[in-house]
Amino acid sequence: MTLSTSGTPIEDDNAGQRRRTRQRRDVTVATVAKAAGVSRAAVSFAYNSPEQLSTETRSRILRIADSLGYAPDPVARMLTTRRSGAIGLLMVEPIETAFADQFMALFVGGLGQMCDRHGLALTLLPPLLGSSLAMAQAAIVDGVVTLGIAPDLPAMGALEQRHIPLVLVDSAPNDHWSSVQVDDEGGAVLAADHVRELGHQRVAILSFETHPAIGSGTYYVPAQRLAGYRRGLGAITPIIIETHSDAESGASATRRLLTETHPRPTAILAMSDALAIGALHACHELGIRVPGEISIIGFDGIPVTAATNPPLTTIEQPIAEKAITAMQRLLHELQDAVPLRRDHTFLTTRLIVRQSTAPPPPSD
Amino acid sequence: MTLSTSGTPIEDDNAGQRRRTRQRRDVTVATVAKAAGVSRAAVSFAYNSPEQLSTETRSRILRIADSLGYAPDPVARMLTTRRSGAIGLLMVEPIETAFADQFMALFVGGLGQMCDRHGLALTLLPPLLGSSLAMAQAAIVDGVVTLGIAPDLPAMGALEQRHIPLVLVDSAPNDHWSSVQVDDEGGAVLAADHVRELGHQRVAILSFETHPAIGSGTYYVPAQRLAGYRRGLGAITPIIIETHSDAESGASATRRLLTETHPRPTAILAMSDALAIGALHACHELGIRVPGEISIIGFDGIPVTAATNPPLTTIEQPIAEKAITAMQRLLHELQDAVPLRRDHTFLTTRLIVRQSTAPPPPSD
DNA sequence: CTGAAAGCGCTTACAG
DNA sequence: CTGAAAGCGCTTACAG
Repeated sequence: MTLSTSGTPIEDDNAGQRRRTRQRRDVTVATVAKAAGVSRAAVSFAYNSPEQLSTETRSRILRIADSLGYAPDPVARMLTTRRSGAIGLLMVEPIETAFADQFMALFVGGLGQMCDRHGLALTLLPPLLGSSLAMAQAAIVDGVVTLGIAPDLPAMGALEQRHIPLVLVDSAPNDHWSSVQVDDEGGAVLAADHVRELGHQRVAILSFETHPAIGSGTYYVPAQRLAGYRRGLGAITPIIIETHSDAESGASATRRLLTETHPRPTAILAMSDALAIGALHACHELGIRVPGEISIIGFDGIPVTAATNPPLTTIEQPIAEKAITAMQRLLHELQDAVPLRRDHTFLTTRLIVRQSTAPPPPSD
Repeated sequence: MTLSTSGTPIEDDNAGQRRRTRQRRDVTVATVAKAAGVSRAAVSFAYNSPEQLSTETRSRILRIADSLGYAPDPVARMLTTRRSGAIGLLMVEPIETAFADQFMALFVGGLGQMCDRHGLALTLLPPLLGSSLAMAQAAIVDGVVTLGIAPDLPAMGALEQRHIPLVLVDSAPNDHWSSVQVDDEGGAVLAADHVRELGHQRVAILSFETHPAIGSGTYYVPAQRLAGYRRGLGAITPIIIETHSDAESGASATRRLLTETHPRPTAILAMSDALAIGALHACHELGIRVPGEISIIGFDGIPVTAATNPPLTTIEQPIAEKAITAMQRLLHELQDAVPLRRDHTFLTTRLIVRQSTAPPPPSD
């Protein structure tokens, strides 16, 4: 069929070996049925309908199956049962960048706790070659938890068409799906109040991007937090600087902020702890003391904030609890075809005061 | 069939609604074929064999399919193509505990980078209700990367029987599968050398458990590190204390160590950064100065170690690179049915000296 | 319990 | 391009 790169025609006599398409299973129900001297149905019953078989026959079949190394093909099984045994996490970002923030590890940890308990696998569903729709169409999962997704994303329609139950986390609640979220606005108010009450007048907000590519996800959470910051700051007009969500980007945004703004802000409200840690790095580099010269407050309450230098004041949200609540909801919808009504859970946030915030320097 | 809990027999007239089994797809190849006035084969060709169709026919079919919200059922498709579009990560621990260490987030980030690039989903494969074998039999994946698995785990045999390509990370290399690992022993030698050269005489090792439940995973990596520590320490006999792998367990093990050992060790070799951070917490609590009274050195080089108080001296290993190398190997084996030979990649570690290590206090 | 069969929704030769 | 068909490996009524 094809020429070798050397130009010499080659007998392609081991083509079958090279490709692994059309690879058939060596041991199937038929193999086991024959070995056990029973019908194929009986083999299936041994796994799925124990009550149809005598205990002895069943255990004999299972024993023979085991000795042959047989287990039902999960794909074939799923074609009839319509169950894959996996839950999907639909995410807006690529896996790599998403896991750069410890938030993600904690969230996945929460989902995983429920998956472990119910014997489910967890499949990460990042955009497939940039397309969430493609991933939503190709994903082999029984249910999906979404994180920070715009409900009008085409992927959501695809999932709905496939009748895959869905629970939204960190999206604007709507009538279509159950959701779990946190009081992001209220948390941001707490952060801004804290800084204002300490006496700061010049405040900067380290913000996620609020003008993302169309259809690439919701920016509901950032918008909520921004609104909360503004409300809490009252008469103070903040400087807003936008950045990617990783600590490194947070650091370089902070560097810009601190070198180009005169007079310098005396407090930074960071939209995530990852950004706050980046800001901390930038201050260390520039020799600016925290909280002596500038106060920094984060958002999320990831564990590392307790161990940074100085320990970070932040707004804590129940990350794992969000995941667990969403999974409970999802498992529930997985059992009842048509849930009676949509359920919207709203969890609270709280301020944790540590050592990265203080009154502004006396000169101010 | 069943009685309600109240004891009243109930007409189960909406049972069909309650169960979601036997749910059929509403739009299939047949629907699209009819709508487009072509054969079912033509619809399939539009997706899989464009060269069989004229450009116009193909785009007409795809357009109609889109307007019907059709996409090929991934499960049915997989039954013939034998491809799922997902890579599995077989892990020994439950998801929750595994992701408590930032190591895991970085490793998954590396796998995810490759998955994103190749349009693959990533499925986490923790033990299914405690059984890795059950998970190995049920997983719907094209290939598997294992992390810290004993090669004689029954799950490995199941994967092999299913002809699922496999690459081992952090296992003892063997002839059966390709592997990627790091010079754990050499890294541990570096750590022990460092501490010995600073003049420490009383050294403790904060170790992972070395007697795990049978078949629950390999303890190859811990064994390698322990051997390295011993070699580097030379004539010094260490105190060894075993603990679970999370920071919290590391902290309580350290608390025990510091209160029950007299005289106290002046240096701690922690088998992971997570454990080292736990040890740091314990020292802070007990009012023991680091590195003034006790030196601590970690292992892994996760980013947070640069931001702790004090910044942690540690042995850095290329975590993401390990994942990426394993994925490259796996993708390669996914193309060639029988790889010509097994490939064993061996990556190096290096010492990063920061501020958590110093000479022992003068009294010693 | 058996045995023959239909069905899950695709893909893929095959003859035309 | 079509159309009829086989096949992927199961599960699940069905009559006996």
